[in-house]
Amino acid sequence: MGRAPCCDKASVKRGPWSPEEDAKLKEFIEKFGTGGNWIALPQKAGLKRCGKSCRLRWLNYLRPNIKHGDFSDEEDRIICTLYASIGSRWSIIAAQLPGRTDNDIKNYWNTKLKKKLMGIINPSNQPKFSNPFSGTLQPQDYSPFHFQSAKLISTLQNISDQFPLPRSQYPYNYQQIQEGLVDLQYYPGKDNNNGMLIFGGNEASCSSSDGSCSQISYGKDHMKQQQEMGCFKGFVSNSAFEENQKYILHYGEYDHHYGDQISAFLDQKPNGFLENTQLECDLEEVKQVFSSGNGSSNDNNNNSTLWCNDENKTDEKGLYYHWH
DNA sequence: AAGAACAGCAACCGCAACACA
DNA sequence: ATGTGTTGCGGTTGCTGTTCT
Repeated sequence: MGRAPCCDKASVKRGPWSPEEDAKLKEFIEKFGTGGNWIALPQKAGLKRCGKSCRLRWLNYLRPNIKHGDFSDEEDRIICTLYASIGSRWSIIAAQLPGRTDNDIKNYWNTKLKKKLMGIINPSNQPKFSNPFSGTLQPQDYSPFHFQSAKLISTLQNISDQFPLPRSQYPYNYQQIQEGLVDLQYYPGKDNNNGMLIFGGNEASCSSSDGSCSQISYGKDHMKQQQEMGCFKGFVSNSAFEENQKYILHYGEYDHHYGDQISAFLDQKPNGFLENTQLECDLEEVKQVFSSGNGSSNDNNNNSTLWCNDENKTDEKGLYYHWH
């Protein structure tokens, strides 16, 4: 035997609301409020509707200041950024967009925005190259986006090849990416050119411009960051992977707070680093930074320290940075 | 012109969280 | 501490209008 229904389905009306029903509900709530009891409301208001249905209708359409119609670029950006961070928590996303409802945003995402963003990553929406993942992965295998840029994918391979992080630090490798075991996400930037690629679980991110990738960083996933102190060791930039010359290593105290991380990104601050200290490094030094166990150690508090052999490139403590 | 396929969106469903007795 | 009713949420469905073949 299943759960008892919230109302007698045989005696309540279902389906689209008529203008008369809308007027009745609106008038009643404006006069008396909801009374804190949606279940009892329809009977009081003289509506043959389920309380849940009334609540939904009010929240999504009838309450004041509901905004309908096209979403602005700014709204798109906020939705994408939050989606990349927290996933389909539509009510939380809606709370950041005055006048928009979770249902509206959910529908918009599922029907338009997701496709729109795939178009940004590959404007023609057509593969321009032989996708090395095809055959093993379909577009839906990547969540929420599928990357079709050859340049970007080769960069991912470079990341994997050049930064073979141990599993404890970074549990994904190129093979796993190929096999679709890694969740990829994308933060669009303000101008739709810059953005960050996020690997699910532990995180590597990179900014991309027309599909290229010039920054990566590693850390724990955002959800975990809400509950514990997460970490970014740092990231390298400057199209280093292509030029194979000097790398700019960014490091500093990372703002682990979830909310601040979003705002930091929205403000285009450098990936949430409270300070953005930059060092020029060669490849070996970068590898050293990103390869745990080589030039790093753990203290009793499970904090790790990255060491640098070149004293000209260290802080006064002789290290790059602590992380948790 | 007609049927099929697709897209958009309002509404429903079921579950989990919450409130309160 | 427990049980019960209610609310809130996210996934899904299904209707309607539009586009495609």
